[in-house]
Amino acid sequence: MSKTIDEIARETGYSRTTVTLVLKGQADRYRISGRTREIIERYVAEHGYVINQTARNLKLRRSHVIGFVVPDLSNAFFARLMAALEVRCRAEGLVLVTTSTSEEPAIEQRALDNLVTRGVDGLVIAPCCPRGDHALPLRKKRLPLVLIDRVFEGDKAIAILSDHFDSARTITREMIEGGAQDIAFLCGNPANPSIQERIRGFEAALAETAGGTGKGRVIAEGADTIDVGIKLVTRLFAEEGVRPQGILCSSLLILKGALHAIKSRYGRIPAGLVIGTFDYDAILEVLPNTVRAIRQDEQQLADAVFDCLLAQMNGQDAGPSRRIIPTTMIRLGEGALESEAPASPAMAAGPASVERR
Amino acid sequence: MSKTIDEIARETGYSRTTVTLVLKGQADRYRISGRTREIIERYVAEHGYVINQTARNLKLRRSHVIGFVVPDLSNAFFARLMAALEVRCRAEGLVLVTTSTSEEPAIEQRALDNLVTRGVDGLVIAPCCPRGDHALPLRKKRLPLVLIDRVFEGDKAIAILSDHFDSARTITREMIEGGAQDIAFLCGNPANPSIQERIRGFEAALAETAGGTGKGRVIAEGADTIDVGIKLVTRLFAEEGVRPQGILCSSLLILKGALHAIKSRYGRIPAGLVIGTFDYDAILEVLPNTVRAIRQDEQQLADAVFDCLLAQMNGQDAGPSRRIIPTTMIRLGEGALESEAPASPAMAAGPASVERR
DNA sequence: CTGAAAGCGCTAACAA
DNA sequence: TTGTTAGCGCTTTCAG
Repeated sequence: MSKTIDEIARETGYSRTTVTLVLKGQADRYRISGRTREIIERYVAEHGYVINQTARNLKLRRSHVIGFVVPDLSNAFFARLMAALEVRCRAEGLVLVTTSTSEEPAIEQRALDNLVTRGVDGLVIAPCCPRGDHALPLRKKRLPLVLIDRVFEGDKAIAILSDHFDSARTITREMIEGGAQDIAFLCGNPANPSIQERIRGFEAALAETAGGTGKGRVIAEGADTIDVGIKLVTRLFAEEGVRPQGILCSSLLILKGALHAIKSRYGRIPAGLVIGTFDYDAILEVLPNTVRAIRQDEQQLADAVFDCLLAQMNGQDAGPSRRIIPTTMIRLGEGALESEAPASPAMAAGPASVERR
Repeated sequence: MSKTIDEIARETGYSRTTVTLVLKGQADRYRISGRTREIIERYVAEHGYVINQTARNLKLRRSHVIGFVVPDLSNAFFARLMAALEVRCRAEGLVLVTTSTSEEPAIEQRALDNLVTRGVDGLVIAPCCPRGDHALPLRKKRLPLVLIDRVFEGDKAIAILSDHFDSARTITREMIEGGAQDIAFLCGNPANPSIQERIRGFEAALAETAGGTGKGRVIAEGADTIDVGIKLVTRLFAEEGVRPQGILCSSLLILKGALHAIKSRYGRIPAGLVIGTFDYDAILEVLPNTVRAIRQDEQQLADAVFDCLLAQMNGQDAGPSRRIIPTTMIRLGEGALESEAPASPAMAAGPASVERR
């Protein structure tokens, strides 16, 4: 157990102030005598001293802690976001405390309460539900707050978002141009407003296709998990009509589930299938297929979040209430896209009845 | 800004104790009069009260916080570990604070200092370097501590580890049985003691092969990143002699890099290549290859860590100083393994000079 | 150059 | 059934 300032003072015979001064390296500024200083330093070197931040925080009413609440840290997007935020925080002498809520409103609620009672200096939330009553204590405290990635209807707080609508529109368009005349958009977590934006973008792209050559359908349900991905493909197979030539997945997890299901059905992934997905992972490169992936710019998102937070903490203008960050399109299997689209559907028709145009 | 207990007491005309009692729901036990209670509750309902944990912690010398220090949270293994730990913590009324150190000893050091000065009640560390001097303050504080996943030579603290040696031996053996007579073990981060264990296991498996039919080489360097994976394959290609029939990768990142490099060399992943890797990701299933993956049991690891931590916090026996948790082998493309091994090397020889046995 | 004192918000005796 | 008191360890005036 290391000593407290009081103990050091008592045991060296100096006062609290003197000890504090040398401990803080301000001995010079206040011209503490070299001897005093040396005695204290020697004592500390021997017995050790670690500052008690709890006491300090209580006194200063500042914790130097930023709270970060995410729905799911095993989602690589949030993990990267966290990493980027942490770097910024560290540079500013702040500590980032992250909690993962498993997309559970109740847990989110408790996490927020917890952070607030611990006196965080700022809060960044990727919410899993609309903020209800628990917004009140935040408001009262005028706690710096920024929302990231998702914003539910009616929420007034400042939010930093990727351009979900436009990403979806662009990727859909590219898939169509690449020969996928019929695309199934497989969505987990349709309650998520960002997913809803993507669905709107998907539909916009279809509507814009000259002559309505692009066909599409949205299959959405449940959570954002591999199992749901499997289920969505099962539902797709159960549908009447032709198999789509492209699948667009709302996340990597959904994609993984979908590919799993497709492979166990066909024994392999049909080479002509055009694959689109939100979130990028390097392993996608091993697929022989044409792949388009939307990658969010976690670095820029984190920077924007942090700048905004810092501004609030310093009482400055925090900027507009919505800030949209562009995404990047990753293109794999480029060649496939440049050649003419295959005339036949990418997936052979299953046992279900088949129509051909 | 919500009220403090003192303010509530003053403004309702009751004392601190009375207010505290009703705030804690102990009104009944101490038989606070219904009227008193109602007045206070009404006041709180109107003005709000959130307990100041900082003050509480200072008084009680207990923070209900567990610190978790990891080298890299974007590594899914650590992310899952964190999630599992968090669940256990929450159930016990504890908060898990995680910091990611990017495998940097200096950052790890600071993170530890930070957590200690903030008065965490316990610490779990997946260290990126041997613990040096900074072990001292911990020791002095007798802070509950458990090491996870890695333990450097000479470290006396309690550690929970996966069975890295045995995993490596088993997976290597299976790869050999599956027809990969010549295996390259591509390793990132060879300074990591767990990786060293794996290398030992790999070599043990080779040595055990009847008649020394299994050949192998270890190519190791740098960090655990995709780029290093690419580099390792480049080094492999630069070597004289036959191409290996199997590659074993020390992590998913290395695998991703390796596959990327192989694909850009051959335009595809040779179907006969036997792939082994530590860490599992569902997307591996889409590979047509024979794949063996070692998956660590994050759940069990987290449970063991937490139990051990709790025991220490309660002053009980914390168990043995090393605890080994078994891993699971994931087998994909089983069929390929059952058929006879192809006679020719999986990868065609590159431009480099070629030997054949 | 050094010391004394007040107080951050809470808890936990102890009194009344 | 309610009130009083003494700190937890630190920072920050204000006085010597």
